[in-house]
Parts: sequence; C-alpha cells; structure tokens
Amino acid sequence: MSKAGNYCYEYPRPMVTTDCVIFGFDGSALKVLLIERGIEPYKGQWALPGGFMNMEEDAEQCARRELFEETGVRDMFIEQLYTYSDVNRDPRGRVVSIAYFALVKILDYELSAGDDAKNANWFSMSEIPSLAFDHDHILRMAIQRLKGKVRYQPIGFELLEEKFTMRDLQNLYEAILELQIDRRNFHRKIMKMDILIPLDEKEANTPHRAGRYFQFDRKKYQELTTKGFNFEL
Amino acid sequence: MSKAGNYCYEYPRPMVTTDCVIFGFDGSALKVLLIERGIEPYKGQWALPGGFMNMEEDAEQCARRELFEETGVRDMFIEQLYTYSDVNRDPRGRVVSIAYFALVKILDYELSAGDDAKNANWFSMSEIPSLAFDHDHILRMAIQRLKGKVRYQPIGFELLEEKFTMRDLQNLYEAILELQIDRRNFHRKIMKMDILIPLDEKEANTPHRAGRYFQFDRKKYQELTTKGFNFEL
DNA sequence: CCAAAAGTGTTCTTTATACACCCATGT
DNA sequence: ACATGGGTGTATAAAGAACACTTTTGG
Repeated sequence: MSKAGNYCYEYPRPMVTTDCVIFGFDGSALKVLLIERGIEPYKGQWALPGGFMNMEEDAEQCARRELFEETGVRDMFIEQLYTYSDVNRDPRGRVVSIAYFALVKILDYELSAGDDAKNANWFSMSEIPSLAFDHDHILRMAIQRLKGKVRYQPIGFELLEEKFTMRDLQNLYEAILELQIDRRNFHRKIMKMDILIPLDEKEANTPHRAGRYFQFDRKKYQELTTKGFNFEL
Repeated sequence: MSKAGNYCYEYPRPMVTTDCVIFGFDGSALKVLLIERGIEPYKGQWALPGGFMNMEEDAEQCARRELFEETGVRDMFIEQLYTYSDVNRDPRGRVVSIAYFALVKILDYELSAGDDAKNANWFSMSEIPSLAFDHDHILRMAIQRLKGKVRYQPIGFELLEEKFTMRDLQNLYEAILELQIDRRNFHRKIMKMDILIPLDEKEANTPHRAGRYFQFDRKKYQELTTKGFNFEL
C-alpha cells in the first residue's frame, strides 16, 4: 500500500514544503531571486528557493531557514503568501507548499552570496524564464500581492538601503506599480506622511543637483499607526 | 520511532487539515458558524468547522466538502485565509491547517440545517465563546480580512439574499466595518458605481415608506472590472 | 553659462462630507 | 395628519492632478 520507511501513520499524509519569492530592487528594476535546480524533477530548470518543513519548526521558520541557506540573509521582511495544494503539483507525490514572499536589500545579498554551490540569479520581471512546478503561478500571485500591498503598507523601504533619495523611492514605486508618478506630487505626498527622517547627507558625484538622503522612521510609523494613520499611496 | 500504520514514509510528515470561518448576516448582525466538538481534544468546546484533507482533493475542495457536510450549502464564496503551522497548535500531533473564510446567505443555511447530529450555531461577533485549538486566532484574522476586503471588492453581496434594499446593504457594511455611514452619501456612492440592478419590487409591510429592491449585477461588475473599474467604499 | 534634476508653490478638478428638503407609506 | 424612513439635491471642505518656477550641481 505504501513504500517502506520509518515514519508510519494510520492515514496518508502529504509532504509539506515552503517556497519563497524573494524580491530585490537594484535601483531601477524589480528583481526576483531564482535558483537552478540541481536534481530531478525539473533538473536544470529555474525555480523558487524552498524545501521541506521539519517537524520542530513552523512554516515561517522553515522559510527563513531556507532563505538563510540560499542568501545568507537573516531578519528580512517575510510574509505568508498562499498555500498551494493541487493534487498533481509535484511529480514526487502529494506535496503541499506554503509559499512566502520576502523583501531583501539586494546589496546585503550580493555580499554574502557565492558560498553556495547552487546556481542562483536575480531576474528582472521582464526576463523571467519558465519555472519548475507551479512556481510561475506562485510568482504571478506574489507580484500581484506586492503591487497591492505596497500601496497601503510601507513595505517598499524593505527593498531599499537604509539611506535613500526621494528619487530612489519613486523609482521603486514606479518599478513595482508599473506606472509613472509625478515627481513633485510624490515628494509632497510622502513628506506629508511624516515617516521619513531627512538626513544632512546628499548624493555624491551626480552630474546635476544632488538629492537629499532620507531614512524610514519605523518608530514614528508605529506611533502614527496606533493613532489610526494609514499609509496610502 | 513512530506508531504503527499502513502509510510509511522516509521522513516524518504533518497532518493537514482545513478549517473554515463561515460568515453570515441576519439583517442586523454579522455572525459566525461554530460547531461544538463531540470528541476529544477540546470535547464540548466550540470550534471552527473543518477536517482532514484527503489525498485525492486539494485544500479548497476539502474546505468545500467540509462546508457542505456542515451546512448543506454548495457553491458559496470561499477564499483561502492563511495557513497555521505552529508546532504545538494541536495536542494530537503536528497538524498544519489551511484556513478558509466563507460567506453564505444565512437563510440558505438555515433551511438545510438540522440534518446533522453535531451541535452547530450562529454566533454574533460580540458573543463568541473561547474556541478550541488556535481557532480564536484564526477567527480574529478572518474578521480582519473581511473588514479589509469588503472595502475594495464587492463580496458583501455574498452575504445578502438575491434581492435586498439599500438599507440592507448599508446595515451589512455598518455591521462589518463597525462604523456609522451617512445613508444619503452611501446611496449615492453605491448607485454611482452602476453595479446594482434596481427592481420594480419594493419592501412590503413596512411601517413607513418601502425601500426599493436591488440585485447585484455580477456581469456588469465583471465588465467594469476589465475596463479598470475598482470597487471601493 | 548650460543642462539636468532637485525642491517648492499654485491652480484647477475631483471627491468626500455634512446636512436640508421632499416623498411615500402604515397607523 | 403624523411619524418614520426612503430618495434626491446642494454647499462646503479636503484631496488629487497638472504644471510653473526656482535652486543646486557638474561640466
């Protein structure tokens, strides 16, 4: 009735994995981290990083563990996306996958990568190859979620370095939302929210007027949130 | 290492269940359907309806099956909420639960209930007892999701009968969002969206001027959506 | 001085809010 | 006729979109 193994149950159980859609931003384009599969099934194809859940960890811990193993980054923004449970989504058998999406500061990653044997790469949205399993579907849903969420929660800052210019922030929003925003109205709208700390520092070596650096004020945002403030772009 | 059973695997696997938060609206208050557990663990306590996933169904099919068994209703609105995977969320062992939330027309349910031996009941938001497992937590998240979603997607109609008055609709929104809405502005805003079909029929036996009945125009809404229209209250 | 982009201000349009008034219906 | 709530209108305030002007910086 079933293959041999050490773990026996009265009723059949699916395998449970987590998969992670990791977004990064390189200053002009939104990117996703994919890994090339080294083993069957789908050997040689690109896929979302992920793996099997252990019995002593919950799904988020599993996703964070996998993320750390892949990118060397800890403590990034991570949020559960959706759980995929199609009967035939994995040729190895019945696999339920709890998908997460993560936002990383892309430079943090590039520093600590390379130590892994696996082939990992950042892909722009426009050049994403066909993916293993139902990962195309997961990725599409993740992009949609990111697009929606970025408008009413200040998660964009998770993709930028600590210091950024107003132009960086606008480029980020334009890349995610795929639309043009009026520079001046954007500036005013963001500043009116009062969640950015203006620094005295400015850009260097620009062929034009240098932009001021800002920092996201998490504490202030928390305060305002409890008072009923809603981020909205 | 593990108890006996017919299904043996090389690595341990969690059990997978679905749980469902079923919302209804009785004309004045938002309600949730709970069932009283007949067996251990948490025997005698109230809980969300749910059950173990079979190997030949995906999670949504499982949720719909459980829902049908509990309420006798098919084809209601259902949407995945979140997946709960805390290591100790179930005393029976490692159980991952994929939670859904459903919206039903409460009269449909009341007609076809009673055939089930289990004790099921609708509870108003204000009188919800302490629930089994982590179901309190799940319910809180479901309410939050409903509150958020109802503002930018016309899912409220799933809770009303086919025909409803503007007052019914407003009562629904006031109950879900827990705020007062100006009757006249609400009326104008909804009508401007052009997604309601006004019927010639009116309320009967009212001690005052009768309200006109409306119907939600799904087709029109789909059309408008493809043209970029966004429901928003 | 020029080009390019930052930073600030002003106008116009649209949307939201508050509230006044008339209408229909059962008692 | 009157109490109650439906249906429509209008004035005011707030928010959003479009765009003009000034400032800073490197070449």
